[in-house]
Amino acid sequence: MTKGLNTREKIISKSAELFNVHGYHGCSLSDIMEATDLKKGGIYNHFKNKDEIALEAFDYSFKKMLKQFRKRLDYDKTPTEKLHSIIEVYAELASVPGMEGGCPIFNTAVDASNTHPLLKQKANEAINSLKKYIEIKVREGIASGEFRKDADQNDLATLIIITLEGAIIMSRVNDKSCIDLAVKTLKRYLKERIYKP
Amino acid sequence: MTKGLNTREKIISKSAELFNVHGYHGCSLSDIMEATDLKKGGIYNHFKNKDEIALEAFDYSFKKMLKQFRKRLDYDKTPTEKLHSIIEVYAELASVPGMEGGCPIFNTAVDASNTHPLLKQKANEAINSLKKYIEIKVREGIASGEFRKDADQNDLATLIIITLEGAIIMSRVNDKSCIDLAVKTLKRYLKERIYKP
DNA sequence: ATTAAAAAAGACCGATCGGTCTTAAAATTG
DNA sequence: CAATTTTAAGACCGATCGGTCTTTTTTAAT
Repeated sequence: MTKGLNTREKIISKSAELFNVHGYHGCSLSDIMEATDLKKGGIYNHFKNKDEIALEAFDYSFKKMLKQFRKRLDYDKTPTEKLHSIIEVYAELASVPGMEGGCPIFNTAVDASNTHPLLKQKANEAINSLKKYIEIKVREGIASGEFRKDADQNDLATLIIITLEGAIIMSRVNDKSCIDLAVKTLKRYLKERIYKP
Repeated sequence: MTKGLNTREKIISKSAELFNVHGYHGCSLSDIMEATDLKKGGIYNHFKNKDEIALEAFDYSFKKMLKQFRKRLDYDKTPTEKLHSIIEVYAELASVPGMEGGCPIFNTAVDASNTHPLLKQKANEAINSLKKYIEIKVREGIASGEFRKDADQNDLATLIIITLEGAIIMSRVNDKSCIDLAVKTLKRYLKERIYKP
């Protein structure tokens, strides 16, 4: 029982890495077998098919992503600090061990949105969760008096996500400086349009 | 000879659509055969393998993308109009017939950057071309006196690309309103930091 | 109309795909 | 320690993958 659980977790975490780098179609069961040091029997003892692995791997990756945010934001006291941390954690996402492919949500959005309705739905829900997570921090800032009353939560959350996601993907083929630019621009946006003058 | 050329073009354009929606690994030769109404023989008479098709399909998609920009910018007179057009054409990219998957550069960046070095290189070159294309328009605006002398060409070009690309990908799984937000934000950026006060 | 050349068909190939099933090893239970 | 159950191995399966090759059809040239 104990061994089985560990093995299951190993399959999910290793698969999550593989899927995030190579995509669902670009990663075969042989790849998963090699990464986990298991043969077919060891894998299909825990999962009924590749789809099930992919779905659970996505959940794992997204939880891991949220964990990165929480871990960092725990040290922050003010809403201003928290927003800065969100931007910085996002910018360093692809440097987190096991997240080498960048953001699993957007990778999935590109890789599976037209072939895998369940994964597409999961990606959609993940984006909405992430948006809500950011929006709450904005609301806290408004409530505390640090942010302007008219600061638009939805706009800011969306803008943080699309700007950094665009930069992360661009950095996959181009140089990494675009991520720094995204961070710089978003922080200026906060200063000019969110924080109280 | 005439027929052969048409067939070749058909293979490239249909494959380009397929690759842009399903990715390199998510699209098989059977898919290409079905889309082109050809059998193996008809396809391999023109290409030596799937890779060659993918490479030429990427070039085709990128040229088509550039054509969209040129077509629209031909009607513009001032650098200000041209920058607005760049943003708007970008925002409507995924509505262009045959470009349903969104931007072929970023799709390729996600799909093939870790499996297909030649495609990765092509994606990199395409981004740099696109960046240069935008930077030139900024320089023209500075030269004409419409834009501030200190307007940073590289920053603006990069920002336009990452913001809209992020929005396009997010719109694949989430709702489309993020594209409008990207457009609105970029136009405000132009007004506040590029145009002369 | 005949011939030569180009294009497309489609049978065929080995490799690999995701997935099943029987068997052996390992861990848990009493 | 013995019995049972869980876990993993690995042989096996049909389907499909990308790719080759011979044959037929279509087109162009004379």
